[in-house]
Amino acid sequence: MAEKITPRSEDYSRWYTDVILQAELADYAPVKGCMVIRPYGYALWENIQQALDRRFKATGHVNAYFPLLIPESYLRKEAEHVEGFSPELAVVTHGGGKELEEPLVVRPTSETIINAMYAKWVRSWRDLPILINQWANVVRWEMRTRLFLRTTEFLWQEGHTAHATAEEAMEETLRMLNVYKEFAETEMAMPVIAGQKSMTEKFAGALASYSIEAMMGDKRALQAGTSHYFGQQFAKAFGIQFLNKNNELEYVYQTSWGVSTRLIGALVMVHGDDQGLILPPRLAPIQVVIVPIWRDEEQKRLVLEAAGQVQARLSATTRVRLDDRDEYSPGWKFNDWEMKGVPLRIEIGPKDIENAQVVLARRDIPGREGKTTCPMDALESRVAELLTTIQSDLYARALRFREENTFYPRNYAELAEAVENGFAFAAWCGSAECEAKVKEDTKATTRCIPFEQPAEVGPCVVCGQPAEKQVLFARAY
RNA sequence: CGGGGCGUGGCGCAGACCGGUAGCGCGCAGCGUUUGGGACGCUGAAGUCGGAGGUUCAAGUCCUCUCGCCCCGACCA
Repeated sequence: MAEKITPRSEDYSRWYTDVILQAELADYAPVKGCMVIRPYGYALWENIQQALDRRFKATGHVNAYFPLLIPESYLRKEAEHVEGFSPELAVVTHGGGKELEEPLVVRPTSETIINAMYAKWVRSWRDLPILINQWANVVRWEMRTRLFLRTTEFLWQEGHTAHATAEEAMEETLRMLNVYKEFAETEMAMPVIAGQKSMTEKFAGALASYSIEAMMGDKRALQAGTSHYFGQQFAKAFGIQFLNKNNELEYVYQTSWGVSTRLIGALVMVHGDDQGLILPPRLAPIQVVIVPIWRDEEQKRLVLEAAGQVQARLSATTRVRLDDRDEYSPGWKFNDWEMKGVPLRIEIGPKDIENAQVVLARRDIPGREGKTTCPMDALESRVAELLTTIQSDLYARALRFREENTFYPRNYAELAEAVENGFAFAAWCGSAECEAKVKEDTKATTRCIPFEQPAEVGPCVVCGQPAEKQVLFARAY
């Protein structure tokens, strides 16, 4: 606990790791690339889950659970899919002390097993749509791992839907992308760019992929959520057919969409500072921490009594914690809770009791500047108001940061410079060659073709050919 | 898989070049004094030096092999 965090300016990725370890979000597990999500990190994940699950239910989805182990042959049924995932599969070859007749893969994603089941369940247009989500773990044998951002095993949700028409499936794809965008902005206080993935960046097996892209504190892009339109690709591979209203046999149209524990990494990098985490109030496991201050036993008794009352009054509406540990000094606690990113701190000592007030300290505004006093009788309203303000200020700050580091290069030299310093929106002809050249020269990739497009797009910044769309180029995680 | 770094009490490290009975800081336990921005004193517990083999009277230290982790790149949510 309570060790020094490497400053971001000195080594950003070191800072990132320090924050996660010291704030006790996660720890390294004995197996390479695997991590333990510790209680504080898991509480954060639970809040993310709840906020998303609410939205999934509100858009008509239900939860289910499909198995971890998938027959290897299933992965091979869709050509592009197997090609995309083969290199990173974990395969079970033995069970019960014997070699298995057919190896089982540990799911890297569940399209295949779920679609195999859908083939069994779908007969008629009346069986559609199927709107199922599952919360699960998946395994991808990545070469390079990083806490939360890319671990061998990770937690996520994956929605898998089947529809009677292409229009309906496409609508669903975009609806869920929009759910992610709204979630990221409202709950995570993280502005995102929504758009379509290029053909080279899209999901293995999808006809079209869409993503939300966020800018991290080091100006790199992080894909924070994806939604895929499959058309009938998987339906044909798995034989998911139904009789439509005209008594004609037809393949279903499908989607899948997911977000993962990577979002926790995003929260760390979007809002955190050199003191540690800064959590948006809506997702923070502890929204308000009360730090009591006393000198002697008599004061301790009085202060703890008052602090207990403050806690009781707030606990109806707020996730509040009273830190009454005797073994740490107030100063130590200030630093500790700041590292853990608690949005609002209440200090209460003898002076405050005398004045019938408490001191409120905002995590997002360090030092004296973020401190105000609050009369005891205005406690509930002021705390609620401040938490709302912090939430929106965090969003505004992240948005400003992104905008300050966003560029609109007109030629290749400008593009190369722009992606060194942040996001670059630039005209692109749509060819994979131009994409590859940029990646080769600058390490930046196309993140997405934003839905929001300017009225006029100039020629492709790479080849100079006519371009129809502006694309977001950035270095990505 | 390529490049770099590192495995020594719980954590961070020193000791290695030059072999000779394992040390420092933090943390931990007990007691006392402290507490409005990371308190202090005293006492104490805790280490198969990643693993195997070798050289030697003697190995944390030298040699060989091996395992693992972290960071940087290619792959990726």
